[in-house]
Amino acid sequence: MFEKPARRADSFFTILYIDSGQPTARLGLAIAKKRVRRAVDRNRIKRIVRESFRHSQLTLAGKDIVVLARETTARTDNARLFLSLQQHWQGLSK
RNA sequence: GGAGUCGGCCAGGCAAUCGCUGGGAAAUGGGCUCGGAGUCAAUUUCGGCUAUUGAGUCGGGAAAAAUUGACUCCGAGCCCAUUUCCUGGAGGAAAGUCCGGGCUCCACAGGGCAGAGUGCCAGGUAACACCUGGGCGGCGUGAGUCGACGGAAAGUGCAGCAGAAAGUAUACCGCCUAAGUCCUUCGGGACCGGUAAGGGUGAAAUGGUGCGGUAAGAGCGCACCGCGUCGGUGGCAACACGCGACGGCGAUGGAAAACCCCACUCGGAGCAAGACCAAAUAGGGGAGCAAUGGCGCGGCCCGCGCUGCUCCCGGGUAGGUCGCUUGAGGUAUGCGGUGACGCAUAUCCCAGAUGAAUGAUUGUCCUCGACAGAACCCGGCUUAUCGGCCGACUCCAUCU
Repeated sequence: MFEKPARRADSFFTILYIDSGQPTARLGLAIAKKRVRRAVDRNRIKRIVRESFRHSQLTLAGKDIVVLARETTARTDNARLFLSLQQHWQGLSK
């Protein structure tokens, strides 16, 4: 998965993805403690990514996706993160 | 009313929609086990022959029975999956991982050394470095609060600068010139000395004040205060005392957060502890089979090299299950205790994840929401923290 993925990024997330051939989409999370210090923030980011993925998983079928957090992610509010993820999903499904 | 001290509590609310996860119930599907019924098959129960026996073999099979196996149906239990409904779902610090315990595994005859920790006294506790009450000392008008708070008379060492002198104490300025010696212009001077009252230095100079005393002085003497030793009284004790006697007090300076001494305590590792189930692959052990074997070299023999197949066993990896939340548990009430806390009765079940749940969005209200996320479980300490509420108490001001 980490060997030859396609990659896209903005200031909040880095996203790696490949076509797996599976019927459903699969999500991996890599929220590094180095990037996001507080456990509260790590939990929040994971919840938001999972929630957003859940809403869009039908359009993402057949892809394996890994989401990586960046240093700025912990300081950003939920609405902004949802918007960023939504844009990523749309870019992926084209 | 203002200022403050201590203790306790809360940690945005409500609604709708969409999710995650633990538990319970129901339905559907699947698997396993047990019981009942049915169908089918085999064997036996029949007869003959052989044979010492065990048994073998041949024949017959209409009906019935027994046993075993397979399948079908029904019922019950358990497990798994899906769906629906009900219900629970982060903290006061969940944090730092700094102490103390439970639990688990390992080690262990007893004693000592080393090492680590604790350090006024008594109590609480499973235990503690925690808590409660008390003592002593510092701070505060006070409510209160803070304290590494055993020993420097076992020993080794330490103390910059200043200062004469810093532990075997000492004599720079100053004060004195009585006794002794010498000189003298008879005023005194020098030597030998005496002294620690005054000055100055320092964080600290070895009791303080007063009187006597003296050449000047000095616990040199006395009184009071302080200090020490012994005793008395009160207190479980730490300790206290307007108590008694004795000691002139250079006894006994500081620092133990330099080493050290004394008393007491302490085995190690941690839930990735530990227990159980257990695939594939490789390897190990055993049994059976094949060993005139199979493959390669070769035309063939001899020879040389390589090598099995089946089953079982244990170790062990991935993975899974348990440990895993009912506990030194919470809440009431009563009793004992100044209190920490203990006892009794009643009642409640209050997160249990494992790529790791406990949430998202929208609306609305207000006082506009801080610090922050469980990971085996408890008791503490420490640190972070928007604000709000309640209770007890102190000081100041004012009114009656």
